[in-house]
Amino acid sequence: MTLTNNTFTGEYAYSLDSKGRVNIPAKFRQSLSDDNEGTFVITRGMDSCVWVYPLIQWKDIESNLRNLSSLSKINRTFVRNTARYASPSTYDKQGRITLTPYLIDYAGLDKDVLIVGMVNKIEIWNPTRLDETDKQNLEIDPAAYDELAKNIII
Amino acid sequence: MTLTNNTFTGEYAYSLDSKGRVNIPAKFRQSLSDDNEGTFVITRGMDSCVWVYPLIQWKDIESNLRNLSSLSKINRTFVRNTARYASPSTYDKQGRITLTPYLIDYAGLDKDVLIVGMVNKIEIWNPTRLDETDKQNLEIDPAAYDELAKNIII
DNA sequence: TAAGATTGTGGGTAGTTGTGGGTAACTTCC
DNA sequence: GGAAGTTACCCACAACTACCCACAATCTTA
Repeated sequence: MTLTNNTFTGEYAYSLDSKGRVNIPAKFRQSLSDDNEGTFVITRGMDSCVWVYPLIQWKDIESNLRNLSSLSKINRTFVRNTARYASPSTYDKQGRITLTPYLIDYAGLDKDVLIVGMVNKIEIWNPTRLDETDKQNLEIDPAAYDELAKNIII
Repeated sequence: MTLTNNTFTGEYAYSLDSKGRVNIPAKFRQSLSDDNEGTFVITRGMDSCVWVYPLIQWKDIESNLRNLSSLSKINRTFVRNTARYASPSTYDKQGRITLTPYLIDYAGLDKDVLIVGMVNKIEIWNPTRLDETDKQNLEIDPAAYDELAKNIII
């Protein structure tokens, strides 16, 4: 059973092979709508991880970027940093995508990786780094966190 | 007789089998509206238990998460912590859902489990842990109860 | 109260999924 | 143009999962 199309939840311990391939969990692939043509866009995450978007979701982001005026310096920087590391990757018959050497290095990926569903995208983590990030996030502003939690009834 | 749709009350002693399956009480299943497609979303509870949401209830949460921009660190953390442990589970012909190894471990579940109706969701407990939690909660701040009393008429 | 239906629990099996490696096509660089 | 390295596609296999059937205990109904 999958949730809504192009929606990802759950955490999976998978492995990155010597050719730089990672499996996309079957549940995630089943959730992909056909217009994605089995393709994801992989890019640099804002934390120390790889972000994986369904193709059509990425196209959406692209069109938003297009609307940012390059007159503003912050816009130029933002667009550049977002577009720069993005590349499409179609999964093979076994359901694996191939990561770029840059992204593997950036996220510090080794053999064991953690794949995390983030609703509209997927994150690929080195498990150790995710642990560290979790610990740092404990120091996050609790008031702001509570504010979020207040508006989303769980 | 069931109450309103997608509403759960009562406590049941059931068992978790060697394949990680637990039965959802028939009364709870009967209360599920058809648009849930016989599916629950299981996730990590805030106490030491498993939370089980009807699919449509979860979709609501999910659409809120979708609207949080990942530019903000606090949003990323919130989405990750919420989505990470959640996975859909459709019950089989016998009315059982399958729990993930992570959740079984997190809630410390063994063969005997307690299933508790929590109105809009269901909790699955190790009976011993629920006892312990209850005892701790006896020491709850009476002022907090007074605060609650302002918001709910019982 | 007795027959029938429903419910909770256990286990078998066929199909799916994750992972490793092989090979041919393609690209790059001397 | 040819060698070396890289990429894309294919096959194989072990582990796991979803689905099915069976049965005993409980509840319902006449």
